[in-house]
Amino acid sequence: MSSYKDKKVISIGTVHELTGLSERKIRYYEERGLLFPERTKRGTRKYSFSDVELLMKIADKREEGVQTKEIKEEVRNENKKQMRNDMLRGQINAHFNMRK
Amino acid sequence: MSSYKDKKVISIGTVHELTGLSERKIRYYEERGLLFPERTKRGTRKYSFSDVELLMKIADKREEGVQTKEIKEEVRNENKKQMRNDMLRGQINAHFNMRK
DNA sequence: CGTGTAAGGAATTCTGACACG
DNA sequence: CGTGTAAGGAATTCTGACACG
Repeated sequence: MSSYKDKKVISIGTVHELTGLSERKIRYYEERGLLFPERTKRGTRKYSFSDVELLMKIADKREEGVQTKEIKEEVRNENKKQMRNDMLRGQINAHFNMRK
Repeated sequence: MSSYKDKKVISIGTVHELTGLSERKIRYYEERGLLFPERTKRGTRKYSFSDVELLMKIADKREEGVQTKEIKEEVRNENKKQMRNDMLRGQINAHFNMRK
């Protein structure tokens, strides 16, 4: 269901190219808790395609003048919804003993 | 049909971590024409998840003792098959005027 | 609050070459 | 042929800070 899209493998320079956002902005949104890239052993940030998509949404919100704090809440709510769906799906699958 | 899987965004260090192959090997297989990463403006190589999968297949073949030249042919043949399928699908879709 | 920038260091990547075989 | 390694340079990324507002 996820795999490639959620695998954190993209470095910040490439994320910059993909989104058009400055590295400063990208790091700042992380600092504000809007997204959570992984770190390699040497400490460089790695992003997923999902992160890239999220950053583009964030950019849209920012253009509308929405503050990072509010965006953070929206993101959190979307994740909650998503998790509810995932759990529901999990229960359904368990109930019918469905596979893959 | 492709999108994320074929997007070239992964740098060689990360490919090394994902595949376990040395950077030397990864560059060498490119030199032999087994795969074709893209280059950023500054010249660093960027790989896709498809490239990563291909590299793991290559590693298997190499362990079996298959030479790069032969692997290159096998890869080429698989791509041909794939293209035939894609074209066939394209014609079918065109015939029925299907979308997406 | 959100973002730009200069600063210095550490880690990454690149190429061409020598080595062994 | 396939792969390791040392070499030097160029580009990347990181953090903490100052700036403006």
